[in-house]
Amino acid sequence: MDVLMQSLKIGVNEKLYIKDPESSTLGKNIIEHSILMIDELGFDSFTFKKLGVKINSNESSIYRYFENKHKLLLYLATWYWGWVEYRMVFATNGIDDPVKKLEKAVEVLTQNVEEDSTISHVNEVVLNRIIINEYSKSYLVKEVNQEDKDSFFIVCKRLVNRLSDMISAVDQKYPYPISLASNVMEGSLHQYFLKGHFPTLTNCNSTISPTEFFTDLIFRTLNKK
Amino acid sequence: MDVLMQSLKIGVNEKLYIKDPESSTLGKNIIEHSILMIDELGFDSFTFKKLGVKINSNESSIYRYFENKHKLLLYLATWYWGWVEYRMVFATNGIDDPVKKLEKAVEVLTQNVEEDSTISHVNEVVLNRIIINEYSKSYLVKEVNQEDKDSFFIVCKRLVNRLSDMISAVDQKYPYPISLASNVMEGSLHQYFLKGHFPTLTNCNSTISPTEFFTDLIFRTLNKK
DNA sequence: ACTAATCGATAGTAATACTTTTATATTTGC
DNA sequence: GCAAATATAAAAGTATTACTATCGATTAGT
Repeated sequence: MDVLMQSLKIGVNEKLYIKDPESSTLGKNIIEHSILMIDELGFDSFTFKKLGVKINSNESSIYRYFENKHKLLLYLATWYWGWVEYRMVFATNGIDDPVKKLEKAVEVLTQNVEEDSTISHVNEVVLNRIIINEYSKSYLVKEVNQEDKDSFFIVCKRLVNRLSDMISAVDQKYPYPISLASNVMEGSLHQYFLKGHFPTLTNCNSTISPTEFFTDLIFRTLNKK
Repeated sequence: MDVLMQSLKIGVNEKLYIKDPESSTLGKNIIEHSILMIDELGFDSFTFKKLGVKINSNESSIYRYFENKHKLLLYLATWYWGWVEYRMVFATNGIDDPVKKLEKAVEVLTQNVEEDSTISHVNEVVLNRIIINEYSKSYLVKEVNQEDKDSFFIVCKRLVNRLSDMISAVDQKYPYPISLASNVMEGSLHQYFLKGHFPTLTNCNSTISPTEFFTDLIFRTLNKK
């Protein structure tokens, strides 16, 4: 299953942390409660000091795992997109019909995360909310070019490319497959945000889902063979 | 640019400032140089103290105009969308054909800002860059619901609604006009960002513009009468 | 010329975003 | 089972941020 398994095994880019949070109880605690705390306070008000109090640990101990909260957010985002990629590849694997394959991929990418796996320390439902509310802040920074060179966004990029390839498989002549793919990815997060905070700016609500909107958009746009 | 623009004053919600920056030289200086400085340093590293040094004024004086830098960003964003709205209404006014009207509106909304009006203290080219790089940060905050109640986003919302109406005028049966409109608005900023920092995630480049991509997307999606 | 508004300068506070040091606890390697 | 290595907690310290308050000087309006 190509690079995917590698990514799952390696997990997250090693430059994103100082010490691997998966390697200790404290590390897992940091991940688990940072997710809950960022969701609760918002990324801007979240600090390592507050997190330290919450997990009965010390600020300085958290700094031994992550350089700063920005890197932590990048770590969480990479984990999230890796998780989505895994589910997307898994769900589309074996589907031969390009239309059905693309349909499935869009569904996984744009669907609301409703179930937490309960096994790991990562609450996917809450993490999904964080991505909707905070993901943009991870790349809308002055250092983005250097961080891209350090491959901090590689998982997300691979995911967009996968979707782009599936788009092209449906309609080889469509001239903007990557833009459409990145638009669906970013746009999906945005439609969820609008649904939650600016309901007059979206048609998505309790009956119409972002998945429905984007699936419709893609298949109106593409010429099926 | 039309001469009209030179005497145009874009109205901004009074709750966004303490003292109207348009009412004094210092105020105009704050606007002019905050735009340049946010562009230069990025919003996160921008502070009122640094701005004070730059304009040979005092931090505390700037606080007499804006409560904090977040409100300043909201001010700049409101100004920007007001300016886009004005140009959009002006450019589409008098066009009867709904298709041509929508085409024009999308063009104005998604086009690259290349000319600075030179007369006002607002550099629209630089402001456009700020909106691309920082706009999301103005609403991805915990206080967004209260700020929406305070009408801080009213101009942007009006703009999306205008576009939505034009979409519906072309295809009354299209079920997601507002989502498509908000997607074009947000997505356009995103495609510009990708073009600048993640060129592999977009088909937009020096020959293909975001305008081209979104115009194509919209008219593939809508059924023209 | 008087009054109010404006501005600059200074000082001060609380919080943030770290770094460093030291002491203690835990793990592991032999 | 013990020493060595490693991990963590606690405390203290620094520089910067994000303000607030005060006060005196300048400027503008009437």
